[in-house]
Amino acid sequence: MARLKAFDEERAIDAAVDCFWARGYEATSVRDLGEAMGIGGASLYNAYGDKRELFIRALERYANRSMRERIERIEARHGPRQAIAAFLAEIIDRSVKDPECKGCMLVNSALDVAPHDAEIGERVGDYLGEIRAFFRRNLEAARRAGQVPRRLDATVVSGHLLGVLLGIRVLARTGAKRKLLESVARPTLDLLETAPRRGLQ
Amino acid sequence: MARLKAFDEERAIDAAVDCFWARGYEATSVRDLGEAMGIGGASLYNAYGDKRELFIRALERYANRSMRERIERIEARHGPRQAIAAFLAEIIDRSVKDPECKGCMLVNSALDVAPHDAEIGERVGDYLGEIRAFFRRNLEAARRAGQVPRRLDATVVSGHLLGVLLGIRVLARTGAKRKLLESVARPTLDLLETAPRRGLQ
DNA sequence: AGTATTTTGTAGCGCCCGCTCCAGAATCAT
DNA sequence: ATGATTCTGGAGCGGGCGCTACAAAATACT
Repeated sequence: MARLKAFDEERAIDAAVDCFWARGYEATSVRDLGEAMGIGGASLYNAYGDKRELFIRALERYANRSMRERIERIEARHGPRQAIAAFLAEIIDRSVKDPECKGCMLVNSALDVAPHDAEIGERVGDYLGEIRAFFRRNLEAARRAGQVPRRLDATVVSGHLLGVLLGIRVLARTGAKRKLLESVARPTLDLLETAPRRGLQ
Repeated sequence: MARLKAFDEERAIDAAVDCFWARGYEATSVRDLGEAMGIGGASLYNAYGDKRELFIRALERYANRSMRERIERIEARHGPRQAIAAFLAEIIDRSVKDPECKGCMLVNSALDVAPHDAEIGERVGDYLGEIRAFFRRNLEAARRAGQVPRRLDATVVSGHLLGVLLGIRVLARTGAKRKLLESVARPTLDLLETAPRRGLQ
């Protein structure tokens, strides 16, 4: 009954994610988006409303494809303690291998967009909360399984893990070397050793 | 031999710091800056060159007044182990008490400006390096003084402390509560306990 | 084929951006 | 006072911004 869209909406959203991820919200123009998504301005506004709504869609897409996918995949393949270690290891690995040093779109948004937009700020906060919940439930499971010290407080340590993750992401965006990123994570991972055996370092 | 400037350059720079700190580089317009600094556009360009140069001056000013001042003050008043704890405690305290949730200008810049401007990126990296150097030299001093476990590696742990600090700053900008920020720091501070006595939590 | 409906490219709206030009005001030395 | 020099406010430059109006193109129904 009407003309069909000439582009794949999901593919286009992925292109928008790449733009916003690399350059941030303000620095990405609607014309940049149109070019990367392979569509004209009119189609963009027709399909997504406006730039801000497109950004929200892109953020959601990023959360699904990058964060939630990773959480599900890792939880399916690893036990609770290993899941936490694998999560940090994968973040470091991807950070080091990204020549653009884009970091994490959620972290970038948290500093760039969220403070000036309450709704987006809330969404970003929720996404970060999901990451912390991942840490927390795996910490608790690991504790029950005796994989981590019994006196370890999952509330405290899940917050700590979230902070460490964000720190890694910030340093990654500054182009830090693998060695530094691993230094950030190392003492935290040691903390999860069942016994304070050989201890800290 | 000529007309005198009608404004205090340092006061004006402080106003510029406030603007860039709260809103970031892109989102701060030259007109915003002029208004906050109490000068017109022409004077701004006459005194500081252009917006980017003003930003670099503001960043330097922030580093001197906020970061270096804190490091010097804390190192003058505390022993090495306490200096590290005091540093983190002060960051958390200031973060919680800032109603604008501005976070740290260096961290904000690291994600916002640095990736797209090599020179500013290098400067930000240098500033972060100074913070890590603060952690490192106090860790080493604390180790010599027997205030921290002997097997603790200052290179690794200084990187870890930097990451934890950045994580706290990111969360602070998202408006996190004190309890969460303290959760991020707590396990790291426990790590510095001389003995793994009552241990982790 | 004809019609209704939606998408598409283009052209351009008003606005704010970083920045500059310029005439006048303010300060010095003479 | 006069002149040299610098600072200041305002007007405005070219340009890119987010966004929209509009007519042509493309589809699905009758």
